[in-house]
Amino acid sequence: MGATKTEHFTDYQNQIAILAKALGHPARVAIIEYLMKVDTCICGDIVNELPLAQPTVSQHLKELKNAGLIKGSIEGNAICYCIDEKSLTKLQGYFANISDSLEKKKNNCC
Amino acid sequence: MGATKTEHFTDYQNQIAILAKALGHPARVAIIEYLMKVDTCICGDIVNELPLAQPTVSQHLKELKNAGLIKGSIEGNAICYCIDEKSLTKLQGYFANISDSLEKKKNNCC
DNA sequence: AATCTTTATCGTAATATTGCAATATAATTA
DNA sequence: TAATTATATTGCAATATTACGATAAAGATT
Repeated sequence: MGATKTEHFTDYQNQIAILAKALGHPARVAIIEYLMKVDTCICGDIVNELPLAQPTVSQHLKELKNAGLIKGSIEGNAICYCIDEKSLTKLQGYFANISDSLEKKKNNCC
Repeated sequence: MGATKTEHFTDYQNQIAILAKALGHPARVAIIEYLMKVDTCICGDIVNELPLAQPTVSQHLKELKNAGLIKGSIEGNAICYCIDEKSLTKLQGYFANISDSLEKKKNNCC
């Protein structure tokens, strides 16, 4: 016990959960917001932007990358990270749908 | 060490992270989707809908409630859970903003 | 080639999450 | 009021996450 029972849920549910989980830490939210702020993706200074040690930031970047929220490409001896549009579009669509449905229902509830 | 360094991030970043984290498990995504599916919030059968034991479901419901994604009101000896619109609207707005910004930038990146 | 810069990985400690059996609580019904 | 029904809490084992120092890897600079 202790591990998530992934196999009992739909692919879609798991995908949303993976994306949401990746954003389930303020440091990772901050990373996404920083990547939004800087137009280009000439990065490398993400570590300086965050109040965390370099290995910790590296680990958070890895998690965002594994979830598909960002992508990184090698740029000399640095690495250039940027947002992966597809995943954020997916989340946007998911919550837009829910909001739409809630509005239609007029929240006839509680 | 081991605990999240919440205090180093903004309130908004923490709020988004808390909401996202709550959705960071497929069971909790499934619960939200079930609450969307059934119009009313006369619940009590959430446990039967999920492939998890009753205490586990109860725990997931508690986490969704703590994050502010659902609310529960006592209805006889059962408890009536339903979606808390405010939090989902917040998430919807957050991702809509990001998507808008990404589109404006035309993703000049990588 | 030696050094610097940048990022990743390893190892490890602290803490959190997941899941469930057993049990408790509280309203309902018989 | 005793049994039933619905949900919560407790306690615990298994696993995952968070954070960071130390170190490795790999391209850039001198």
